[in-house]
Amino acid sequence: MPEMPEVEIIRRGLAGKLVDCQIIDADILLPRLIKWPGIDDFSASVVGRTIKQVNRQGKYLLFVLDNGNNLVFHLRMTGRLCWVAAGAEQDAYRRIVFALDSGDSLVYADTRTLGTVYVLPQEDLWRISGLASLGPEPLSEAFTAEYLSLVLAKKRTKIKSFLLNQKYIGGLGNIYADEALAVAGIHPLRTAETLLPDEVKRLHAAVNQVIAEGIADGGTTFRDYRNGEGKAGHHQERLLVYGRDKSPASTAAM
DNA sequence: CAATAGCCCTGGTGGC
DNA sequence: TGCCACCAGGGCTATT
Repeated sequence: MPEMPEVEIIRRGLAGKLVDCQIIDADILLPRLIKWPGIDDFSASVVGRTIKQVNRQGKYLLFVLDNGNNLVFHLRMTGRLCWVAAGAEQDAYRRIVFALDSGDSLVYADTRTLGTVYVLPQEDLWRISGLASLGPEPLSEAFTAEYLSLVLAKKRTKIKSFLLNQKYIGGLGNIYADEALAVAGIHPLRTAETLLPDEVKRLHAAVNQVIAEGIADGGTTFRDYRNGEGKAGHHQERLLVYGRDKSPASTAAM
C-alpha cells in the first residue's frame, strides 16, 4: 500500500524518465478507473501532450501537461505506475498504458483496481475532494509541532485514526502511522486530545523521522509496492511494529 | 463530532 | 486437489 514515501519514490523515478516526454496514445483497458472526465475527453486531454512536471501531494501523483492539465493518480491499495522500456514486458495487471514518443510506455497497473485516475485543469483540481481537503504533509513547513498540537487538542478520536485521516496530515497510512506511534512511544488507542505537550512533540518528530527514513530506504514493499521502475523498496526490513505481531495494539481496527 | 458499517475490488491464504 | 470463506485496507458515503 503506497503511502507518502512510496509515492515520493515513484515520483522521483518517473520525473527522471518522463519530463519532456510526449504522450502519443492512451490505451484504456479499464475505463472505470477514470473518475474524471469521461473516457473520450480524457484521451483528448492527454494524447499529444508533453509532460512538464511530475508532482506529488500526499498520496496523489500529478503529471503537469503542457496544456495546463493535470493527469492525477491515486494508487490506493495495489496501484503501480511504472516506466517501461520499448519492447519490455508490461505488467500483467496493466489497466492504462500511455505510449510515449520515445517508444517507451508509462504503465498504470492495478491488481485490485481500486485506484483512481483524473485529468483536470489546474483550476479544477478542487473537484478531487481528497486532494482539496489534504492536510499539511510530513517534512513540510506547514507541518509544525504547533500545528499538530492545535489540531489534536480538539479531537476526541483515537490517535491512530487521527494520523490516518488525510485531512489532518497528508500522506500517512497504516504502516507509517504505526511506526510513528511506536517511535514516539504512544499507544495507538489513546484519545488525541489527551496527548501531553511532550508527547505531541515526540509524535511530530517521529512522524517526520519515519517518513524521512522510508524515503531514504526507497519505500516499504510488502507485496505489491514497486517504484517507478518496477523495483521493490527495503524499508520493511527496518520496521519496528507494522506486520510484526498481531496484538491489539498494532492491529486494532481504527 | 465520532464511531461504525458498507462499498469498491482481486489474489493469496488457510481450513476442511 | 479443489472449493470457499476470509483478509488485505485507503478513502468515500451513509447511518447510528
